Amino acid sequence: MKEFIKYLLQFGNLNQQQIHLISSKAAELELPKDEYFWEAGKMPKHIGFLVNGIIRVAYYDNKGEEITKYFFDENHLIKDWDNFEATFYLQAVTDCKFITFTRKNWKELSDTILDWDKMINKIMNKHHMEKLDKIGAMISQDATTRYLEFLENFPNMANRIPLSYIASYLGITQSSLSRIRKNIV
Amino acid sequence: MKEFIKYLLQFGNLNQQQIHLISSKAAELELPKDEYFWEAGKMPKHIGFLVNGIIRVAYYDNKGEEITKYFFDENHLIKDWDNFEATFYLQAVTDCKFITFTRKNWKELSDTILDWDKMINKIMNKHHMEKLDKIGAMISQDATTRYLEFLENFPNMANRIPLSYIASYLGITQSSLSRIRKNIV
DNA sequence: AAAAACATTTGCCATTTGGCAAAAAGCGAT
DNA sequence: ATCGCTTTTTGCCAAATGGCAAATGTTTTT
Repeated sequence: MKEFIKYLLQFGNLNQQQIHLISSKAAELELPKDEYFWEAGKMPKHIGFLVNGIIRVAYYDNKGEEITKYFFDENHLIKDWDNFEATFYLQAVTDCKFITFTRKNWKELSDTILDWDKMINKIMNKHHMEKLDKIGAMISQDATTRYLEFLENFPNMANRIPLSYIASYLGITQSSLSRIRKNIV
Repeated sequence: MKEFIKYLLQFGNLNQQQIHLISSKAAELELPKDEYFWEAGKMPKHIGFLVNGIIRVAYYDNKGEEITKYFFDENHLIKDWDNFEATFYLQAVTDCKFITFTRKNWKELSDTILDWDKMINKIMNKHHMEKLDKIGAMISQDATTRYLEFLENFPNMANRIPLSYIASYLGITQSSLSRIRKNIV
């Protein structure tokens, strides 16, 4: 819980009472490897702060191929934009630990804490920018460069994520990534 | 100006007085082809609503290559997230017409109109989602598919944008795009 | 320990895309 | 119509990546 508060304080101020309120609304969740935090087609039940582990965002394209869009790692707020059904799913790549909030509790925080929405918006915008930067930079680069950038963008994650997911994120085949790795070392 | 109001009303309600206030703060700007709306390294001077024409977002990568990241077309709000220097530039691909607001005037709207920030946030989020969808889908697809998707995502723009910009957006060479076009027809 | 299931690497060859330069086409000014 | 300039198309060949299947390595189950 401490981590989450510390994280929030980067984006605005909170007094002791507010911190207490936030803590009282939170719950802990342990999500074992391969299980889903959100599922496509269902309304995300809770909002979560990832304390530990790696989550991947993925979906099936029109050819039925599973595509990994993105990875989240430690200390990351996972929240949808509006109250929409998810069009993709969030799956634990490793065992994960979350701080979660029900929609109802989240709403109460938003109604009670004056700058809550503003803080959350700041966070979401920051995330969006980062995502766009990472993904946008991949286009117009060859596979090797993309992989090297992946290593920079997601430090300490390469050895915790199966090759197949990384390949899918990079938009290349598993064999290609395997060869690229061989050439880099 | 009407277009902008109509656009805003999609994202919230405004009374007659508010509409009048917004209009009073706005200015018109005609930007000829090839000129810049924002320049990299400079603080964007104004916020703009693109009424007519096409704008491209571009930057130079570390090899000095010019990369086109995105295109904006008619009826699109162009606003930065925070008060940061732009890290890229916005250039008119065709002659453009804008409704613009100085930062000062924009701030006044934000301070005066109760739901202004909320509306603008909705708009920005929507744009961001669209951008992510379009760009994200490109990875993991071959050049031909990317071009076909470009045609869907940016209808009526293909013939108004030079091939070189489109190729750069798709992350392929001009010659490749030229060949792809030949094969499609 | 062996078997089964799964993940990664490798070989072989086909296809796609890039690099470079020249040719062709388009366009504006004269 | 012609010249000069820019954009787009082509040809040729090299390099990168994909597709498929077999081999190898790893992990889990029995």
